[in-house]
Amino acid sequence: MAGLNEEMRNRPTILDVAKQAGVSKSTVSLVLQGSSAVKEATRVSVREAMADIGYVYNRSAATLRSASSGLIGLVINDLRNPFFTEFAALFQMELARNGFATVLANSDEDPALQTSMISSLVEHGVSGFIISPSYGQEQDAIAVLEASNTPTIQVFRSLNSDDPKLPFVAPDYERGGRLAAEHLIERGCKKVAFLGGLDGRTVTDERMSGYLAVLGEKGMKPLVLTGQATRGFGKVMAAKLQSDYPDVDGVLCFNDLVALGVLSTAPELGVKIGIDLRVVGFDDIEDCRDSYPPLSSVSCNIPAFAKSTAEQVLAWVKDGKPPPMTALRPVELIIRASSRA
Amino acid sequence: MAGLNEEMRNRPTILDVAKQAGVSKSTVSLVLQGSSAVKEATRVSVREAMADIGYVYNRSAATLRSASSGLIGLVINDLRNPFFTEFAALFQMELARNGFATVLANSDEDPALQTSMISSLVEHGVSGFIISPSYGQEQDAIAVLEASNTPTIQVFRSLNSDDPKLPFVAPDYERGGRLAAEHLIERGCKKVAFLGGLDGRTVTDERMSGYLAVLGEKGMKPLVLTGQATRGFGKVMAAKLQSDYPDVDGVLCFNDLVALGVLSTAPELGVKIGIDLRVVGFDDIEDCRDSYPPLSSVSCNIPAFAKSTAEQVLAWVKDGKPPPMTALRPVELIIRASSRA
DNA sequence: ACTAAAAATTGGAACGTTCCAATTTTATTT
DNA sequence: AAATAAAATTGGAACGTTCCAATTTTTAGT
Repeated sequence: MAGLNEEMRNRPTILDVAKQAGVSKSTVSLVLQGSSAVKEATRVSVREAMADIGYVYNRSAATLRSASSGLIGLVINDLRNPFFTEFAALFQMELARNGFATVLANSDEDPALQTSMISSLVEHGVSGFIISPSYGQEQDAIAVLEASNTPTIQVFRSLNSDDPKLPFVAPDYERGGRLAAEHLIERGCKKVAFLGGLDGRTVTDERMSGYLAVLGEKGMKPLVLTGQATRGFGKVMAAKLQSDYPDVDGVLCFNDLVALGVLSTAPELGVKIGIDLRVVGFDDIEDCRDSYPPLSSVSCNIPAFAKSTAEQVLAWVKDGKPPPMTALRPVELIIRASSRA
Repeated sequence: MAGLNEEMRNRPTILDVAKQAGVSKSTVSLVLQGSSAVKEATRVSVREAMADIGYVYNRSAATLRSASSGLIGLVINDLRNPFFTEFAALFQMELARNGFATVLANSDEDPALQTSMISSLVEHGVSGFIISPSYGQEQDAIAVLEASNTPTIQVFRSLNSDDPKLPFVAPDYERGGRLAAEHLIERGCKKVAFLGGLDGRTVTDERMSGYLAVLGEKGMKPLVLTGQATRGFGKVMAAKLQSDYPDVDGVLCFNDLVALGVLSTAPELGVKIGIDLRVVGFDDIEDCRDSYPPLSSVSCNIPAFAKSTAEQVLAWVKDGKPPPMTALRPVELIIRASSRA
């Protein structure tokens, strides 16, 4: 345990870089920040010195002295849902492209966990939050977020949609529901059901409201069967539809998982998807392309959504420009074999 | 970058807590670290003072002064693959349970991106790395990791399996391949193919080697069709198997995605899965339970794997105990309808 | 009651950066 | 060539914590 270890521990600092380059530490700091006040020649020699001695920037020191931490906290209610995963992965890459790192927290639909994770991220000095909240004990999470005074954007779901305290951005679910319902009716469906989504949740209400509006306009009677937003629920309900509601010939699902659950049970039940039963999902996750038959779905354009969210939070963190309090992103109906005929 | 951390401007520090509690800042610090040197009574009053004035721990300052950052970097080659997502989510939650936060980086199979992301995480002072590497430019990534002298564990894949410089832990893929191949043959398959996995990759070789060994022992001729580890590839190959290799009656897939691709095309091709064609996947992701028919798969027990990996990296980071250089975790064959008959 | 040992507490010196005001160097004008 | 303005560089003072050695308080032993 002698000198060897100590040597490894002692990472070079800007002071070492300064000595090596023959300038002051302040100049090195200026170079680090890309200041235009430093002459090109010095800039180059400082950069060389850094490379020579293997300098590594110490963000903790910078953060302490009051720069931004370069950390954005991403709090997701269910990371195992591919829809969120896709968003998380793309969001993270977009941030990385801008020199920010993403600290991930999966609250797993547990409000208590969510609050403690937010607190932990605040300790780490994250410069901003993106949060797709878990429902329950809203006030706790909001209290911590507000006390920390950290730029925070809610995505996909809102903790308090009536009077939002935090900016909220989501795909235009209602319009998505409209598009899907109109499409199913236009393809000749006589009885269209809405399947899945937990009762009373804002997301469910929104996705459903487009459906309800369209059915109202057409004078059709809606059939709503709420429940977990999972493949498992879809499987169960496919059987239930066949036995209890045999007249249903079109299904609009709360999300793709439910729809894929329905699809995967269809062969077993002898139901021909796209003919006996037209199915449309919601979210357009990648799996939609590879199911049998390929699943029609309302696309939220996750890549664009992730990119614009990243831009918004960075604009807020870096330039102090908060986004509008609420914003709806465009959605698009992708028609595939599960409802095309 | 205009470093405006206004949100931190008026936060109370341990000095404020000390004044409020009538002790010195050192005592407050001791309380923060849970030191046993501080009397219960003072501990309580300090904690009260913290709550009173709304103190928030500043980890940047602590990190600077040389405590651990409490940050673990998780670098994943393909976060959109549900297998890795499941691992990431569980790993993150296990760390959170131990007071550590997870910084996520999706290298998206791009070695250059991987190196730059690792560098960024080193800057942030992560206390440890878990990395499921992207292949290519191994030396770059390894150089950065070694220079940083940060505890690093490779999972699932190894950058240099012959002579590993970094500890490596993975499920026992070879045994998984064996189990699956033996099972298919035992169920009466006469011609078993291996499907998917990129050629020349260590993972592919390992998963395949169990299969090859078993076929060798039984005197059967192997059929290997490598390719992308995606649903799309599975779909394509299902058709190809039917047309070009009609005698194949058992398929061992590189991973579940490939297998699910095969399953989703089967109805279309008129192939009865589990009867005409027995299929086994690899990884046992959640979707296996919900496909039609449910997919047999080699389970790597991701929850246990995530937990033990978290424990190992924490033992290394906190107590300086590195894990063994290589370790194989047990696998288990889960038999479902896709191969049960 | 006195002392030695143990337990609890403390002030100051880091840690590596950024910020500020001040200084030096260079370019421009007269 | 001197005077001025502009550009480039600089040293020192933070930032909020932990660590260390030193000090004070408590406990235990006689």
